[in-house]
Amino acid sequence: MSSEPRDLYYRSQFYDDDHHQQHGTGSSAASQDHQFDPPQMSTFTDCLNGGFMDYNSLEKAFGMSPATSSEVFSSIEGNQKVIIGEGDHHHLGSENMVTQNSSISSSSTEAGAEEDSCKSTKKDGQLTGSDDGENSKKISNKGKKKGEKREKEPRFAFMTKSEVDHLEDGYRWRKYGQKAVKNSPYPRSYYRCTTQKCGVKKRVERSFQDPSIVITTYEGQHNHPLPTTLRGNAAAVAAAGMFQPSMLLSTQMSSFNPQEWFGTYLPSINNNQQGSNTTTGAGSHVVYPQNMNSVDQQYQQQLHDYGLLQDMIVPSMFPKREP
DNA sequence: CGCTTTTGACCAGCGC
DNA sequence: GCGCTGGTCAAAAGCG
Repeated sequence: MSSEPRDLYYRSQFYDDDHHQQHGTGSSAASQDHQFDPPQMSTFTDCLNGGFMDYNSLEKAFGMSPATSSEVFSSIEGNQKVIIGEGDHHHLGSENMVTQNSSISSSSTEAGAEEDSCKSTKKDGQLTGSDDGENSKKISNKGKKKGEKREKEPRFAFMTKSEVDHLEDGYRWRKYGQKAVKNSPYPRSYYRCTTQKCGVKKRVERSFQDPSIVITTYEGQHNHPLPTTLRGNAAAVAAAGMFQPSMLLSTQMSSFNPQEWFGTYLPSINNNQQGSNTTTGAGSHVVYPQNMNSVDQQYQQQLHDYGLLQDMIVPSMFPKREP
C-alpha cells in the first residue's frame, strides 16, 4: 500500500493535550455508543468524538505494543517539536507526520479555537434574548467577559486527500459560515453538529498549496451517540470508523490496516508525551518521520501557516471516495 | 414544510 | 485607535 501513496487519503488529527486528560472520561463515554466491535474502530471514532481520547486507552484498544522505532526530539520557537525517526514505518510510505500540541500562544486561529465556550454563551444569549435583529446580535456579543480567557476546546484535525470537501464522519453537520482564507483561493467552511446541546464544530478548508488536500478540524466533544438516521452511508462509514470496506475496495489500498497504522504511530506519540514531558501545555509538538518527503513538509508548513500546528496531526491514508 | 446552505454583517482579538 | 482577520450570526434562498 505504501507504494501507492497518491491514492490514499491523507488524514491528520490535531490533538489538544490540555483537554486530552480532562476529557478522557468523556471520550470513553462516547465510545459506549459505538455500534461496532473491533477495538480499532471504536477508538478511531473516539477521535472523531472530539479527539480527546487517551493514547493509553488507544494503545490498549489497538493492542498496540510500545513504540518500535527510535524517536528524535527537537524544539522550535518555544514550542517543542518532536521528530520521530521511525525505522519500520516504510510500509506506510513516506507520507506520515504527526503533530501535537497543548497550549498555543496567540495566533488568530488559536484565538478562534478558544472562543468556543464563549461563543456558546453568546449564542445562548441570542436565543434567549431580544429578538430584534441588530440589537440582539450586539447585545449577545457583549455577553463575553473581557479579558477572560476562553476555554480551549479539544481539537482534532485531519488532512485528507480528497476531492470532496465535506467528508462524512457519521455525524450530521450544519454549515453556519464560510470565510475566505487569507492567502488562499479556497474558502473555509464552518460546520456545527446539528444534534441539540452538542457544541462540536468543525472547519473544513482546502489546502492552497495542494488543492487535493482537505484540512478538517474538529473542535469539541460529541455528547451523543452517532446519529442512526443519516443520509447515504454516513452511518456505515462512521460505524466502520471510516475504514469502510467499500472505501478500501475502491482503491489500491485494500491491504491497508488501520490497526497496524495506529499501532505504529500512536504509541510513539504516547511515548513521546510521557517521556519528554510534552503534555504540560508548554507548546506544540510536531512529529516527523525521518523519511517525510517534501510533500509532507509542504503540508506541515501549510498547517503551521494555518496555525493548526498546535494540535496533533496524524496523517493516515484513506482511499478516495466516489462523490 | 422543515432543514440546510448562502451570504453579508457584526464582533473580538491581535498587531501596528 | 485603527485596520485586518477569523469566527459567528441570522435572514433569505434553496432543496427535498
